[in-house]
Amino acid sequence: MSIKIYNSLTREKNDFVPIEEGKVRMYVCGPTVYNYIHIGNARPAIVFDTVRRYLEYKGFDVNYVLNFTDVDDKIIRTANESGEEVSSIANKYIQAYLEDVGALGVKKATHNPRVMETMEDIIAFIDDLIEKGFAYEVDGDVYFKPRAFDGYGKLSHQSIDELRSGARIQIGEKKDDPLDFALWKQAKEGEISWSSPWGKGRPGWHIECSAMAKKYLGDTIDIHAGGQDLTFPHHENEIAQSEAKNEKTFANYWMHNGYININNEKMSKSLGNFVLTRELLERHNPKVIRFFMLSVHYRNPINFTEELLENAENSFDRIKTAYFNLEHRKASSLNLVDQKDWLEKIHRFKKQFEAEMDDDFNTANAISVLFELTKETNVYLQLDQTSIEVINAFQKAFSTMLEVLGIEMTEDKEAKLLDEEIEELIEERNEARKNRNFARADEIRDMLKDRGIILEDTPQGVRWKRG
RNA sequence: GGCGGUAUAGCCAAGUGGUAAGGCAGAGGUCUGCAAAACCUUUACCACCGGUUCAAAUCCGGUUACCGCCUCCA
Repeated sequence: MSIKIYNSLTREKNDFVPIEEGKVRMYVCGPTVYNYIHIGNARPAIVFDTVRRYLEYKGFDVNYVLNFTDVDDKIIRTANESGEEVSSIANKYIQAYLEDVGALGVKKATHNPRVMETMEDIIAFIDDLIEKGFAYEVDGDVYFKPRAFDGYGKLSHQSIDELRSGARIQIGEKKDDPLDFALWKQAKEGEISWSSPWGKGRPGWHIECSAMAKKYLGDTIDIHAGGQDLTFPHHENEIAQSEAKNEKTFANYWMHNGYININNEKMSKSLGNFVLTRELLERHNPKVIRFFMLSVHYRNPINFTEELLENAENSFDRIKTAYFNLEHRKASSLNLVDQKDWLEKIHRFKKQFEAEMDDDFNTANAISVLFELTKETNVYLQLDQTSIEVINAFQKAFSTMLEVLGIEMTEDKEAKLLDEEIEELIEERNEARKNRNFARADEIRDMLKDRGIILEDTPQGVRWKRG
């Protein structure tokens, strides 16, 4: 069964066929590092990390490139305001990004190229575009001419003339055509700059991705991904630059994730209606945040509210409880034969999970398989006798699926151990119950509850968890 | 103006032709010393109007509402 990917370029789901068998070249547009990321920025990080994890699960060797835009107007402005170097601002927020996203279970990229480190390639790239007649220099600026590139607009599905009406020329720009966009910007007085054939300056926004993708992944890549708002102009321009220069298809599959909305409006830095990922991480379990993000198909919008996050937490707890109830049952399980039906059932859930993920990474449906697994787990745990083999198979199924989703099923922090005093109290309560001294038993249970330990009596003995 | 998205139960959310997955919340029941966990049962005129079809949430046409891109933005 092959993977189907919804391709923004063709506007349909296409079978995924990699350029090189068994390998995937994937490029994801990363953040401009001038601020902490908000949860809208965290979505593509989580979504495409999940895509990557699934591809790896299917046996692909994924070369995952995520860039950092570390030179840009906003970073320069931030640096000027705080009196710090551009590079130290960038370093600070790159570090913060990696921390935030790492907390959310996002794996490290294969490469994290930065504009500053790719300057030579960028300059050579621009030079070649001028050479080939797609770009021109005016007073130290270099502009790309979309009109010179046949096929401009194919990603955003706009004709070049329709786009023209929206284009603008800003003060100080010397474009021939409003549609032209900057490849190289001449440095202003005192501004960070690099030497180039066109004088001191710095790259425009779009060229870096073309240059980095080529450097780390080659002329044609398999998957290029990013937020929906990058479709135009950013990705459209990347295609124009790369295909003009390389004369090859730039990316075979374009993936775009939907936004996170607040009160039904796009969350964005410019609207100011954002929730910082860091702040959210202080208030909520990162696993729950990730679970919440993946409970909606990646191309659909997510409306964010605290209430929905709490809802997600309750949902996730159901899965977690089942998983840890399996753990508790291990001690009383036997080596039973004749449990084939259960093992097969578990296997079918795994297949179903794969089928859902194969279908354009439908994590919402994949999660529903997880709930069916939860249900069957609970049904199984009600049996008088359980098999250790089946218990293990259930747990393995959970952890396999959750790993694809980037959610590790370990107990949080202090988890496993109880201090002696609590052990003694539980023991005392067991005695009390045996002697039908329920008043004392309930007293102990309430006392432990106050200390965050929840006791549950089962036919296999007392089960505790932290609440 | 151009291009696109969304509209499914109290809430969230899948579902692209065969009569509505899943979760949360609620109600009733079972189990339990009591709880908890769990299990069982229970809740949908799929925005509206037309059309195509034996059959439509799903296809076609139209309407309404909200949102997005076209300008920095994930």
